[in-house]
Amino acid sequence: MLSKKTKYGLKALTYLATQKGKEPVQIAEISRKENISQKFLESILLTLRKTGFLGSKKGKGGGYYLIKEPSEIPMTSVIRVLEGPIAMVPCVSLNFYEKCNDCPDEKSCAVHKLMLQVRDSALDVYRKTTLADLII
Amino acid sequence: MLSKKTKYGLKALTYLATQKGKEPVQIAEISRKENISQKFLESILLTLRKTGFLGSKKGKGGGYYLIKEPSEIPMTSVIRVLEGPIAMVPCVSLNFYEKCNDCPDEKSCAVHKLMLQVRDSALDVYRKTTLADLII
DNA sequence: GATAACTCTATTATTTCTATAGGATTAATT
DNA sequence: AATTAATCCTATAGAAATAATAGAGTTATC
Repeated sequence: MLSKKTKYGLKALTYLATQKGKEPVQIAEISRKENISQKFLESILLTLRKTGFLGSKKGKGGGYYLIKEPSEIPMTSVIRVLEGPIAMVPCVSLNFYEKCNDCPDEKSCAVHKLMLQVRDSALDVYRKTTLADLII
Repeated sequence: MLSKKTKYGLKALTYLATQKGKEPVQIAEISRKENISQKFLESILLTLRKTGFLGSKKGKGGGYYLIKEPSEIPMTSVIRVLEGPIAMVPCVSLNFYEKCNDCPDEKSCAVHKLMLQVRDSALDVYRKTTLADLII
């Protein structure tokens, strides 16, 4: 299941991408328009700023804005920051690899074999999709 | 993330699929060979029996066995029984559809659009893979 | 009748996710 | 300088899902 964090983060990013200028947009506005708890959204936007997707301006008239062009923001990086690994098991993860402690040999593991294919298929989608592609 | 239930279930199914005959295999044996807590495995195998994947024989010399040929067991049905929906959000699920309450219109939802593609790509993999393909 | 196996329900433990609280900091406006 | 409007940050509570355990019950074989 996709976490609410990722879902809300994607919605917020898309909302910012639809804004014409680079004027800061307030959390309250995004929260209202996208039906997201403001406090929760606050922490998500903070994460997105710290990981280089968003810029922010403090004080009156402040808010958040996209740093890059939507077409320069691939889903692979958004998902990895918000959701974590794209793979469904750590032993097939490219960026979050971990060995299974219950499995003596990955090469002969059925779960490994299946999940490798599932990861690759998801990766295909995320790699070819940017934030620009999500705007409708 | 794939739940341990699904992971263990897949391993158990694969183990049974590698057994030559249709002789019942005891929980204890699968548990030992695949490093799975026996009690936890017990409940998983019970689920797989109730959903028509396994047969069981009680009493001495009893155990679990596959009812169908491994090549007749598609991953779509295994995953749906053990893990639940293949989709990452209910609003793009074929078998477990639910409307999002925070989203007024699916057609204009970025998350919906992206997750539809991810679901389809995973579905491709699961549909073309049977238990027989997991045996190495 | 003894033993070995599955069956079933209930419960606990653990983890993760979601959301909230509350104050600190910053910047624009008056 | 004071006020106001906004982000920043840490901590933590609450809820839900997952994982695992316990223990008694049932069935079949020998």
